[in-house]
Amino acid sequence: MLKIGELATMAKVSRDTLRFYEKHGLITPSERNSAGYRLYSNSDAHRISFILSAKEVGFTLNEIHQLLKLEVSKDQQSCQDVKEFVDNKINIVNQRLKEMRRIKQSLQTLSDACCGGDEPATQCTILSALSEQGA
Amino acid sequence: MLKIGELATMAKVSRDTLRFYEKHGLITPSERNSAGYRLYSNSDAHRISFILSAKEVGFTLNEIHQLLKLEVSKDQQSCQDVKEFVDNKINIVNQRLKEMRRIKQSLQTLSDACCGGDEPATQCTILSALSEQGA
DNA sequence: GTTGACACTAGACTATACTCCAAGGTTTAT
DNA sequence: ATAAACCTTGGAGTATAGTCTAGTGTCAAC
Repeated sequence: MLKIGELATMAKVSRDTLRFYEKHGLITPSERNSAGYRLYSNSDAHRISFILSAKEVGFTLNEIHQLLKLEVSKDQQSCQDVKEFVDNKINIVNQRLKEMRRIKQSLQTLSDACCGGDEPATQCTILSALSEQGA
Repeated sequence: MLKIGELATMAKVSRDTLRFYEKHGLITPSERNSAGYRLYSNSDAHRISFILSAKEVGFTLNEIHQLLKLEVSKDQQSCQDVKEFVDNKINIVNQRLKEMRRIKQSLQTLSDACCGGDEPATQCTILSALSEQGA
């Protein structure tokens, strides 16, 4: 079991952030010791890692909360609901992947075209790099 | 030339957002008419589209501002600076792409595994779907 | 020539996601 | 046994990115 400072160090977030996430229902430490200290399990640590990944790709804490709450029972209805919600998120992620490749390509063009060679720099701004690829 | 409402409609943002971006130095309309109305050119529209894409992939307005300001002169020093800055952004984008694929895969697993078949749902939460792939 | 849709500015307000502080209790190392 | 380092709560403060309101001006159509 990890104390809050230990988990914070591992996950590279602040203690305050962990308490903030708890207040907003994203994670609850598996235990408290007799002094009231939070104690986090391994699976709590995985949960935090998921939260941070999901945040990194652009989900809000609210959306992440919903993702974490998802639980498919064998009941068909819940299944439909979950599938709909998740498929919608997949579409959003796909859209972001597309944008991301576009931006990456234009950053790459900018990085490649402007430096290191004897040629004068012809692609001089991010916007011109972007339009080179037919954005 | 487009008036603010026209550009706003095209770009699917509010007029207020366009004025907000202007206040923060991200975009300035090419012209104003005699009444002081903002008039946006085609290239202004591209600029907005870039801003929105960059935002979508997780850059802050501040970072976008820096990207837009980049301009490589033939001066070697500026070249080095730009390359460093841009390469750093590329690394961030690559990192995000990785996270994004991971999250997408787990969403996909969740969507596929839980619904539609006769099999009982075995992957019932996003976290179990994620750990299935060795996250 | 007036009405309705649109534009202008300045400034107040909101949501999200932290981040910091005060006042106190606990644990650990010397 | 005491100081440093860590933990607790509650609440205030901050940064980012808008969003809304008030009061006023402009323009196109009837």
